Amino acid sequence: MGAAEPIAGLRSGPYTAPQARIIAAAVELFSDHGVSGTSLQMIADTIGVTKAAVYHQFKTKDEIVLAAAEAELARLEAALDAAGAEPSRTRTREVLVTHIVDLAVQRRHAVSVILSDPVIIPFFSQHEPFRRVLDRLNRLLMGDDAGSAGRLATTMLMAAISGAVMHPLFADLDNDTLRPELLHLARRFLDLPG
Amino acid sequence: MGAAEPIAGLRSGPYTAPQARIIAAAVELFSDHGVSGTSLQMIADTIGVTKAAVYHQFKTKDEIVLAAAEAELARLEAALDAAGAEPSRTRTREVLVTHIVDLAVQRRHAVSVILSDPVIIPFFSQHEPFRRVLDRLNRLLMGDDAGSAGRLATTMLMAAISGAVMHPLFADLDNDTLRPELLHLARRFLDLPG
DNA sequence: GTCTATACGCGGATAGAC
DNA sequence: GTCTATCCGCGTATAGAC
Repeated sequence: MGAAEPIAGLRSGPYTAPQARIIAAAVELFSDHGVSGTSLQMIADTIGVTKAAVYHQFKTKDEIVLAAAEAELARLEAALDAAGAEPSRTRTREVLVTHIVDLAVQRRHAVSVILSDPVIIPFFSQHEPFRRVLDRLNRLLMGDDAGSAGRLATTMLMAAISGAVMHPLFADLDNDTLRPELLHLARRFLDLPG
Repeated sequence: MGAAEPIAGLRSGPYTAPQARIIAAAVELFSDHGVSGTSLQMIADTIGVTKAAVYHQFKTKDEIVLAAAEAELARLEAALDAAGAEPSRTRTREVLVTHIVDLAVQRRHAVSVILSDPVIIPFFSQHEPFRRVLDRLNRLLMGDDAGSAGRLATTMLMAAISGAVMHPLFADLDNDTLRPELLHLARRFLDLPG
């Protein structure tokens, strides 16, 4: 089964030590200032090197953004793995939506790294590994036979969850209040009881 | 009643002719290249003037973005007006969700102007007129007594709808196919029949 | 009032020396 | 691998022509 295997091209590694330092600094800065609000200079200053040194590790800023986004995407893959191991389809959907909500709440700020930037979205929709993750997510949620209607529902659910956790109007809502309400509404969208 | 009155500060006008030309060009360019992907130079070139001439009409790029976003937001207000005139609360919700879906599908690309840019979202959450539109939307959808749970549901619904119409994976889905499916899922989220 | 000319500082990006 | 130096385009800003 390919279910438990990492998707080709979606490497969380292998990165060299300098690359890993850059990614770590980037994720932190992207979360605080947004992608476009973070300059290579800021990343360079954070790890104490020059802008050109950063450039030697990653040819473009987009590559850094992509690496940071892939790190977040890998968490979603882990949720797919866990849900796929459940015995029934109902259980799969229940576990999956719960994990996704948990993940979204837990990584609240970082969700914007992968979803809120205009650079990433068009890029990822051309990105084979990303599409395969979405396909797998869609199959687990909606079943193998769901067509464009199923994909639309999956897209809406993901947009709804990430839109909610990212929204500034709920920035001061603490995780323990947000999570159950979010889960309840997500389950209702999926026609799950509760 | 303030329901039918335009919200103070949310002017679609009055703009001078040069300003209106800039806004029109900006909306077009933002839709095609995104906000941060659109430079003042591109706007200037489109209407055949210099960058400084654009800068003379609007002191910052953010002001242009705001004006473009307000033009889109005014369309949402019109939907609120229409829905608010319905006799029953059920009818209000039905008409409102239908108009919002229609608007989102019809203005597919432009939705990103108001919702997808990292610059706009934090800015608008501080923007009084915008908050009042959101409050009014929330009351019409969820009722006067709905607290943070109602606001969360409203946020999720709007994020789901706009996320769906903006998603590149559905860019090739034509409007007449997208609209009914979107409406169906949105209604289900609101516990409306059908 | 509307525009042009010009400039500053910062952004991403590149070339070549150590 | 990291540096210095440099490039061009960006948003921003001002002075002044018509």
